[in-house]
Amino acid sequence: MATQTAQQRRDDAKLRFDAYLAGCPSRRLLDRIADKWVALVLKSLAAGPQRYSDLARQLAGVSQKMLTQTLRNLERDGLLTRTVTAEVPVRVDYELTPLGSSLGQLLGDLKSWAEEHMPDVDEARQRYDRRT
Amino acid sequence: MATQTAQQRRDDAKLRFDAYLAGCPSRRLLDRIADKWVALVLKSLAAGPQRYSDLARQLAGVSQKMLTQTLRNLERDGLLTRTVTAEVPVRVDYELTPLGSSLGQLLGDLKSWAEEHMPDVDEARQRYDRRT
DNA sequence: CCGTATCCTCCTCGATACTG
DNA sequence: CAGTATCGAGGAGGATACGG
Repeated sequence: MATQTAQQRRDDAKLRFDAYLAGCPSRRLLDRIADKWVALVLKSLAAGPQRYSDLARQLAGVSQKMLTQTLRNLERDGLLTRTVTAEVPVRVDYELTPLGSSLGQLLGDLKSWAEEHMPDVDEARQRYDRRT
Repeated sequence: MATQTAQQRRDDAKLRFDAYLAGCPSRRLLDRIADKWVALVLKSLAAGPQRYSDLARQLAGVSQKMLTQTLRNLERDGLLTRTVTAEVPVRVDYELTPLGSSLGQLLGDLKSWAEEHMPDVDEARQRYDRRT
C-alpha cells in the first residue's frame, strides 16, 4: 500500500468526521429541532390536535410549502400523526404522539434556559460591541 | 385611512411574526446552538481551556474560517473568553465562562434525550419509508 | 380545504490563498 | 501559530400557480 500524503490524510480524517456527525444522535436532534418551524408546530399541537388550516393561521409567517414539509418530516419521524377525514371539503388533523410530546417537554426546558440566560447574552453582546 | 386589502393584511401579519421570532429568546437560543460547530466547541472546552490549534485538531472537519467565526460569536455572546499570550509564536487560549458552562449543561440534557429517543425516531422513519 | 410543482433568491459554508 | 480575505457552489426557504 502506498504512503499517504498529508493532504490525503486530512481528507480521510474529514470524511470520517463527517460520517460520525451524520450518525451522531445529538447532532441529528439539533438539526431536527432547529428547523425553522418545528418548535412552533410542536408548541401549537401541545394544546391539542389541530387542523392544517388552524396551524397555518397560528404560524402567521409560514408558507404552505414549509408547513407541509415540516409536518411531513415530523410525521415520518413518529412525532405526530396525520388523520384524513373524507368530508367535503377534506379535513386533516394533526396530533402529537407520546414521542412528540416528549420532545415538546425538552423544548420547554430549552425555553426555560433561554428566558433565564439570554438576557446575559444580550448584555455580553452589548459590551463586546462597545469595545472599540 | 384606506381599507387594507387581504394581501396587505397578510403581509403585515408576516412582518409582525418575523419581528416576534427575531426577538424570541427560544428561537435565538435554537439558532445559536444549532450552528454546526457550536456544540462541538463547547464540548471540547468543557474539558478545560484549549488553544486554537488544539480545537482545530479535535474538530477534524472544521475549516479555519468556521472555527474562527464560531469562536468569535461565542466570545461575543459571553460564552467563552479569548486570551492572547505574546510569546513567539503567538498563543491564544479559549476558556468557557460560567455562562458557557451552563449552556454546556443544557447541551448535555439534549444529548441524553437524543440517546434515549432517537432510536425510536429511526424506527418510525423505517416504518414510514416502507409503507408504499 | 389541503396540498403539489416550479422557479428563484439569499446566504451559509467550504476551499483557497495570503498575513502579522 | 492564529488568523483574514475572497470567491464560488449548494441548499434552504419563499412566491406563485395549479390540482384533487
